[in-house]
Amino acid sequence: MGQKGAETRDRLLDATQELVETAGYFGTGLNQVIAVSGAPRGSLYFHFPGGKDQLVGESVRRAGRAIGDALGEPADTDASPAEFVDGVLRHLGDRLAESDWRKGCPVATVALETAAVNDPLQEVCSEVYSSWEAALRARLASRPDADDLAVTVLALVEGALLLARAHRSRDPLERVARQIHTLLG
Amino acid sequence: MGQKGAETRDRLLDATQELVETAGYFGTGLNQVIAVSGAPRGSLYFHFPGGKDQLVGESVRRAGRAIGDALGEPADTDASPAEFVDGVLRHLGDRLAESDWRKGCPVATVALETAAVNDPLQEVCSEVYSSWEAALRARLASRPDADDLAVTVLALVEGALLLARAHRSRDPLERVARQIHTLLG
DNA sequence: AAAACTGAATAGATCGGTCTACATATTTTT
DNA sequence: AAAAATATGTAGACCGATCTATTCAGTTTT
Repeated sequence: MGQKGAETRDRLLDATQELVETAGYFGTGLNQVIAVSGAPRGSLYFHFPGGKDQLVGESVRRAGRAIGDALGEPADTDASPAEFVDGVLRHLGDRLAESDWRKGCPVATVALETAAVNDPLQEVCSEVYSSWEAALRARLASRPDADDLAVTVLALVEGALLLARAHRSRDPLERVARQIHTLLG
Repeated sequence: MGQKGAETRDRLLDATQELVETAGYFGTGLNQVIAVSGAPRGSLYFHFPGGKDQLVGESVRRAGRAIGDALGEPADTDASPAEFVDGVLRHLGDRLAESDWRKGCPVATVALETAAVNDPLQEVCSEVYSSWEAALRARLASRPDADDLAVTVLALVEGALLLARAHRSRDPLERVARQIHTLLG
């Protein structure tokens, strides 16, 4: 793949992620993807012969990898798990507010839309969440119940993001942040 | 509105709730609603002149009210908040597994899809969540941080439902149930 | 008889996807 | 090095299907 081609491919994934994060899988049309990315229709099917599913699948995977990497970064030596999650919540709140409540979790909407009706995408979402759970588990390895705790922390963050988006407010993120210490203290 | 009309209206709402819970707002077509409900096309726009938004809005509100009522039921005298949430999680797990991972939260998918792109529906979802938060707050009234705790419990349950649907497994619900005691113990 | 409701036809937009012609690189042959 | 051949990528017209919404004469219910 030449350089130009790689750039077009990336622009398509960028546009897809942006749009899907805002309105979900069914709420995003390929015409929009083409318009936002500036890439022509032919290029879309050249780079993603699998069509919409492949495009969204790769886009979700890419976004998932980026976040998974961030979760897996070597912990600050003197930051407790609670402080770490606290920072994550603050960061997510910033991103959410700055994007006018468009950018929450890049996986959640697709996960809910496709869980029961699109096996390939369900699998992608499941794998992404599993990778995040693993990263959190590693961070909580000192705890005896690290497995349960990792899933619980992820559920808490995802739920807080959902409520924040639904209310168009950082409030749920802040409330959850205050309670995270009870869980991880 | 005659009796027949009321039945048709209800059947339309039933079908809408079922379909929207499975595939979301954008993933549900009015043709499907008509097919599943058995109601004629003309009746849809007779009973819901506001079109799809009104139909989905009322459907989400109705589902929200049902759950809100359940959350607000007078507590068993000798059931702790933790035991109550535990029961909710078990009930949700049953519903989810029995429906083949179709029936999770009847609000979440719509909330995420519409948060940034459909003001009327965003408002409906926000109000439903607020009512649930109020019901939970009432149940936790003995706690000094009942406000934060209610939102946190709701986030936890919503997050667990999201992960359970994404993984097509009750596992996240069970893990969260085990940790809920740390939070509410 | 009046009000409530239905059923079918239809409109115009948009959906995801296919196809072919063309342009631009890159490699191979001479 | 020039020319020919091949691979890579772009551009957009076009397809049938489906989308939400409207209309309105006819039927059923009250």
